[in-house]
Amino acid sequence: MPELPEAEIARRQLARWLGDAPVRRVRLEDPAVVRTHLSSRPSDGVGDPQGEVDALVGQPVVEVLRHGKRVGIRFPERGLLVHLGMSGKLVRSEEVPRYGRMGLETERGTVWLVDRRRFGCFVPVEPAQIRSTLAEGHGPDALDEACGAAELRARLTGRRAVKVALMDQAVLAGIGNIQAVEILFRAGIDPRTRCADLTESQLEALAPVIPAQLQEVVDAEDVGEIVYVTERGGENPFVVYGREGSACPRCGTAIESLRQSGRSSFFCPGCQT
DNA sequence: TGAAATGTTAACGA
DNA sequence: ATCGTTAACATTTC
Repeated sequence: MPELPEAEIARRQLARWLGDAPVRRVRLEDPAVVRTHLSSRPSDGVGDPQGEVDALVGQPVVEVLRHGKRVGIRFPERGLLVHLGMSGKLVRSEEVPRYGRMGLETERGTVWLVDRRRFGCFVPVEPAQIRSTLAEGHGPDALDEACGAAELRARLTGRRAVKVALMDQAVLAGIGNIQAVEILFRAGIDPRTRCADLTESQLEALAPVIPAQLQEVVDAEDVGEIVYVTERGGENPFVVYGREGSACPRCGTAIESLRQSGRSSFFCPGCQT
């Protein structure tokens, strides 16, 4: 479930938890987490993962950047990209957490990538490559470079469904399945609407909802531990996602679900048109 | 027990 | 060319 808000939280956590203390050691529990490029495949691991991450020892964090769902840590002489994949999150712990893949240890503590499904990764890069690699192949950041209605019109094109286009990182970077569902509900737009059929007023409704929704989730999550909706015991915090059959909070119609491009969508047939 | 889940991307069909 | 779908990746939960 990590989307832009979770990546932004990870960015802040790295900055807060590591500060400017030099890396003392890197605890590599799952060597396949170190990849040659941003990839969800553990088989894309580098040849000498421990050697790669050992190059970070002695280096303090200079800054932590984000574009879409990608995070980049700048050290003076190294760069380290981070992607949370489908189930990744950061945890601060001195013991190896369950599903802990790699820990960056400083005198201020150890930050772990905890990732049950192993799609998350670290990618060592040259520091000069951090910014370009973070944005490579991606559209503008959906939060920091929010588009107006006119730019959305230019980016949301063709016959594809608006929901599928919103999840395309090359269109806008950072929106995943859940946020696409929530954004379209807030904007009152049927997720099946073809991009070319979006009206001016729909685009004007959509444009401000995108950054507003993402910013609200960031604000809500920037406290304590992140609890993902898929984790046991967690209450579904979303308005329509995962709520098939419940009454729409806006008009009372039953929420419906459908599949688009292999992903589950939820929408209100009463007020998303 | 099998289906579904999250993100990404390659591969394929229309 | 472009669009949409499916499968694959790894693993767990319902």
